[in-house]
Amino acid sequence: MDKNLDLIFQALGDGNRREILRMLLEDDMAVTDVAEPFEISLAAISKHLMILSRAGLIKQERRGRMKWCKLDPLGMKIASIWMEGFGQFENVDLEALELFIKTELT
Amino acid sequence: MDKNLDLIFQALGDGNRREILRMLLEDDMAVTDVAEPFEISLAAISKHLMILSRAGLIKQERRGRMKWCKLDPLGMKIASIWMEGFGQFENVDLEALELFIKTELT
DNA sequence: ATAATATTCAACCATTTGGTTGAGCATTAT
DNA sequence: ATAATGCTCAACCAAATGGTTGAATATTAT
Repeated sequence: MDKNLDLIFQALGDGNRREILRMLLEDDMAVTDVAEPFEISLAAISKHLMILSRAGLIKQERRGRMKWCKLDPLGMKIASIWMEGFGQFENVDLEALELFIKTELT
Repeated sequence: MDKNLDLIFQALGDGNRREILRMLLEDDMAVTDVAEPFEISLAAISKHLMILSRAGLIKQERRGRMKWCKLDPLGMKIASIWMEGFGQFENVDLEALELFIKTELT
């Protein structure tokens, strides 16, 4: 479980990988499409996706010759559970949080 | 701000550093005391503390010949704010959270 | 059958990381 | 004044990281 946290936080510690996650938030994508906005090689992106995958931050599913990438909430959840122990809420903007919940619960 | 996230997540991506944070959750400590339960050198611990400090996860204050280390909530907060965008709340117990906020806002 | 597309593999490279040791500085105790 | 304590610095090392390129594999299109 501790090794998981290593993999998760290390994976999150790279701007390109965080950007990939942000992109996948909008939609599932094939590897080539993930790579498109970046200036680094496709092989490099492929490696980043492997790292995200092993951290439990994304899932990859091969369909035909494409490999679809989608967010996997598990990794982020494990990380945030660990972080909860550090007073995540004690200094949070409670008004903003309340507003969020009201709008979110409709 | 994005560089901050690099520093924070990279800092969290090491088990020894997370253990240091866990220790500081219980009490502020001097560098030597932080190092005591670990098997690595004092210099190594000193480096880890520097990394945590630059990530905004701890603060260090020199008093006499000791340097006191305490948690700094800022780094963790920045990280959790970034993570909020990834559905951190979508599986959370919203009722419990709402109750928490009501009681907390008095 | 051949060519194009989608992705990974393998070998390589420079830089960073996490560790070591020994010396160096302040500060406090004797 | 001298010694001990608390911590950092500097130089070094092995391993990991993030990138490259070129070849390999598998699938789909012509």
